[in-house]
Amino acid sequence: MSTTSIKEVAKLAGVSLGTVSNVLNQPERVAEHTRRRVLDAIAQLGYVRNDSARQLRAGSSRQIAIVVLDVANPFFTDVVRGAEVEAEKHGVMVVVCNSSEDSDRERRHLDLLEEQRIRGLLITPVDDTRNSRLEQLIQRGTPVVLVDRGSGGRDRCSVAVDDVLGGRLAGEHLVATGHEHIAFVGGPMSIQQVADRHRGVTLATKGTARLSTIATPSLTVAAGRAAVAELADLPAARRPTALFCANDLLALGVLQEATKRGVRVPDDVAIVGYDDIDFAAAAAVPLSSVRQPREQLGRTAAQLLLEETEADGRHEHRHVVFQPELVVRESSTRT
Amino acid sequence: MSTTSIKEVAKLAGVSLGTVSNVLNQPERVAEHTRRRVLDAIAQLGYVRNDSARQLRAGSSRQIAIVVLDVANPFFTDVVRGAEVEAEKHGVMVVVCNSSEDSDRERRHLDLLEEQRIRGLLITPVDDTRNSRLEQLIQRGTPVVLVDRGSGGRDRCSVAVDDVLGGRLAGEHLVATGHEHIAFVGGPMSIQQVADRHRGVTLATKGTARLSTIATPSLTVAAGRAAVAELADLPAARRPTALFCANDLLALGVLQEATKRGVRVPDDVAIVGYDDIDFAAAAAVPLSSVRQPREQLGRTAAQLLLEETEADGRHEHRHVVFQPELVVRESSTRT
DNA sequence: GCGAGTCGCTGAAACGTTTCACAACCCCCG
DNA sequence: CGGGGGTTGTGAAACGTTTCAGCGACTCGC
Repeated sequence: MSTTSIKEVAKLAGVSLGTVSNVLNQPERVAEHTRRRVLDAIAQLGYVRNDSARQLRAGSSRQIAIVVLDVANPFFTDVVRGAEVEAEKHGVMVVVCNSSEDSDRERRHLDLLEEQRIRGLLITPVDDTRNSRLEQLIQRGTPVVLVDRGSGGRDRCSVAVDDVLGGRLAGEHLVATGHEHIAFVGGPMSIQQVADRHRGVTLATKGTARLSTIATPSLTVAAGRAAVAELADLPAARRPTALFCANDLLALGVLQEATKRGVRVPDDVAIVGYDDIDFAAAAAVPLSSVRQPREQLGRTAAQLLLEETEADGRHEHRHVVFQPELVVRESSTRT
Repeated sequence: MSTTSIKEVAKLAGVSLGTVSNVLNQPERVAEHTRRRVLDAIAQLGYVRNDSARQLRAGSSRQIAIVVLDVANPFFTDVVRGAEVEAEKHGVMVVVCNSSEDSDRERRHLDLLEEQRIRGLLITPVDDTRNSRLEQLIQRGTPVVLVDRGSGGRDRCSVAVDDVLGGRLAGEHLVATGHEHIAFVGGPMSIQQVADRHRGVTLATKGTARLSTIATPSLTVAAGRAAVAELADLPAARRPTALFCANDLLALGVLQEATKRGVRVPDDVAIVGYDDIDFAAAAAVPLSSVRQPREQLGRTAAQLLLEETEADGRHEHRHVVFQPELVVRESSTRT
């Protein structure tokens, strides 16, 4: 067992505890030859600093956490990567937690993270309304940045993409290409992004096209496939001619299942997704999608968070909103 | 700041430190009414246990780590999910670290994790040969399970898929469908899986087809696209008629770029990938691929690890090898 | 040659838990 | 009524670090 402590290093090097600590933390404060002796002792004993003890003394850890809705969603992995890039610059580690869109799991993660005195938190909350656990965390002093979620008030930063605009872009595009019955595929509505995208497409279709909604229990490929089954049950006349999916995984699932059932895309039904993940362009029918600056979202979020943790004095909470961009590909191009 | 400690809880509840600790850790040992008083005090003060102190005392943390080559690769996210499922059963948290196929980053992660006295480690090492940092970690007593990497000796467990067999399956399939010049696309060869898959296809083609190699610097979509550029420079006569890619991301990149350049798949060139990630089936041309039991890989790895950490006495290191399975789709079907 | 300043190092306190030996009390039995 | 045994609760030690006041020795300027 790696049970070597600073004390044994000190003994071997023939110096005091404090000196070893100084070698580790403020090397310039200790004389060259002493420092060398200590470093030799450290190497010889295979000493590894105990971070628990260090944290205990310091009061907070050197890690930040990011809690995402789904690790398997390329959108979030890109966000995570962005956050990592920024964190690395500041010498802090990122721990990735997966809520799986389950608020119980989310709460458990928050409990654990708070016990660890995590330095700060990036989170896309499962449920925005009355997330009292998160409020508690903030109130007790943990800096939090909301990711991909605009509002949230004065006591925290946030980064987001204008999802209402994204929904509108998709909707306007579909209306412009002549669709008169559009369906929004997505859910649950308790996820703010889903609600916003829905609101966007609602605005775009108001007075120009009929809009129906196919609710899904989650934003996954499997949920997309299931949604098509629901659609297929409708009489042909009541079927929408275009589908706007709340994210790309859903859209890819829809596309797969539709193709399997012999429904032609975009001729029988047009599809627009959301996120523009790398796989969207490589799909069986290249997918139109609303693009978000994924990595930048993560980078900016981490930046805001680290800025807050490093500002001893007053920190001005900010809300950064990025603009989405519609990428039209074959899946929504009328032939 | 959340500076409430057990001491203040004790004072408010009118009991001693030890009693509060007992309420937290062995509630059955303290009388009903005392317990209630303590719990009330905890709630009233918003007390949150300080994990650093707890760990310091205990000597090791309640987290296990998984270090993967690429968080953005769906293969690994599935492995991670498997590990999480298993970890959750045992009440331990999984922290996900991303080496990005960079051994420096990997080493830094290992340094940090060892400082945190992580309870155990799941890792797919960047570089198998002489990974002395990892050896050191094991030798000092951190339980390690190698993921997707078969060998590794007697002092650790491992889970893996037989990559040589996987490569052979792909090779035999391409030979059987009449290809006489096959190229292996992948790299770097220092990654054991890549070398093994290459060895497998070498075995399968020995004496029956010509095999060339297109080396890539990494296993990403971008690297796949770049590989096609290299191919296109060859005179037509020297171009392979089939490509076996070391993973699906690579294959999807190859497919995208080939399509863009007007190369027809599978007519002009057949493609077989590896991993069978969800997106493989949804690609522009559905991708043939060698399937691995991804989630089970993660679950089993975590199982072995937790078994080792919980076995106070002797633990028998085991090496679990799964069999891969070839899934033939359109990308390698001669018409 | 003396005070002031600097440099390098020491030793103890403090961080918040868990653990453990032991004390106080009660109950029941002989 | 004495003592064994169980149940509750106590208080101090220990985990490994960082920090900080302070101490000795040396240098410099006057």
